[in-house]
Amino acid sequence: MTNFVEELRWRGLLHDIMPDTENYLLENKTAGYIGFDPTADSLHIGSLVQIFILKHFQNAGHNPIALIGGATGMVGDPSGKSAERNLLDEATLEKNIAGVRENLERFLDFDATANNKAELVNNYDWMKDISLIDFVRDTGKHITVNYMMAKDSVKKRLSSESSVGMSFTEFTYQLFQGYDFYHLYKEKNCKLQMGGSDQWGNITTGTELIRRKAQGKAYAITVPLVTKADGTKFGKTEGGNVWLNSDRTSPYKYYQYWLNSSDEDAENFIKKFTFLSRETIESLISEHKENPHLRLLQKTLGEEVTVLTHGKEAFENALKASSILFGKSTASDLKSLDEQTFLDVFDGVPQATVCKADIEEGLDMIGALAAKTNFLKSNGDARRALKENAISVNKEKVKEDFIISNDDLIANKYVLLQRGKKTYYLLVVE
RNA sequence: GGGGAGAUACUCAAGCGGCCAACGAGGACGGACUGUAACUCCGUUGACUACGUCUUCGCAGGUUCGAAUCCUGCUCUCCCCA
Repeated sequence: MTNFVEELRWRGLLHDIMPDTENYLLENKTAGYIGFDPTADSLHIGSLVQIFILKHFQNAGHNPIALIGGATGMVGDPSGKSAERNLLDEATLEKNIAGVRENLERFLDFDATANNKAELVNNYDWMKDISLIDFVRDTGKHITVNYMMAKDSVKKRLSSESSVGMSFTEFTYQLFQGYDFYHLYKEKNCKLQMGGSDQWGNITTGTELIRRKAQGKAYAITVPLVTKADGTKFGKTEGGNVWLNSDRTSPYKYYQYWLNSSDEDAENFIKKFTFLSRETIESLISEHKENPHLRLLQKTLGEEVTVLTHGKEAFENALKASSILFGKSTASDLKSLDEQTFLDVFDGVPQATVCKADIEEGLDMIGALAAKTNFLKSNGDARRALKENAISVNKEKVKEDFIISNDDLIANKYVLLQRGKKTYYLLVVE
């Protein structure tokens, strides 16, 4: 049993901890759980800390349990929310649970032969059979409304600052979560619940329930909210959330998100989102400080997290894609790509179709940029861009008199147009 | 109800009869620099069959050789007094 709490501490992953937790975990192998909300069919990187905590827990020799809130997802957690939550219907929920399960399986070892294997549970499985009468008599009886009202998540919503009231459904939420903890305590000897710092109130309702109902002792650990130094929200880009599922956020974009971290954030993130040892990280940091322009931290961070999330192959493709988009690649590099990789790299790039005959006759640049494709908003705009030396065909700068011909086709059907460094357009020849 | 000010490009904001496709600032985009960053510097920012032509300054008319600019009506916004 290695020191799990110390591991979290130096990585900056410890926010709150119940007294005696550290000693208990050092001396006893136990099970601990974290809940995941199935609010979408994939988790995003906001949940990554929680996943890492579970993995650290497993690495320390304990049994991690990932709980999917199939039942609680139907109720809605009021923590950190200023308005009543939308409830999900059963079909959506089922789809979401499957997606979340897939995310978790990439990180945690659910292998049945390991003696501290990870386990996945869905609280719907035990919640669905409890009748209202049972719940009110056996669980509600142990917790006073006074106790529940004292929680921050509840107080905030009851205060005059909140413009919306809180429904009984949401008020009950903490009891549901508390019951989960009690259930796992009873059934799986689970003595620890972990979660984001906003979960402290819900977690302690659980330990309270265990104390009153089972005369037991249970522990709690919360992790801090991950923030960025510039104050913008972690895990958000212009395009929305950064998801763990490759259908929603391609491995390439995922890698790019981490790679673009600021120096300060990278130092923070590499502790939180990789399993590299303390020595390795410290030497990386000092190396980075000597040669910041090499961005060693960001590159290592990007590699580690992307490999963990999407696998080695996906990372290598993302790296290849990155060097093509940002490195000094040439037309022949582009032409060496197979069609699938090429399409992955330029996924989401605006496309337009031109007919084969146009290319065979030779397509002039005005036609390729505006007249036939509407990439730029007018022919004049196209002329300006050409005059500014801003246009490239297949990564090579071209002048106004350039004619696109058969020789410029990639995979026999694509031409890559580029305005400036970052704006790409894909010409599909049919 | 009475009086006054105003409406200009993505935004703010000049222009008040020809030199206006319209000063300037911000934004956006591009170029150089750079770490796929920040800063800085430079350029572009109505359209077209392009050293010329066409359409734009709230809307609709009018005066004039010529209107963003003057006149009339309309729509909207703001301010002051009741």
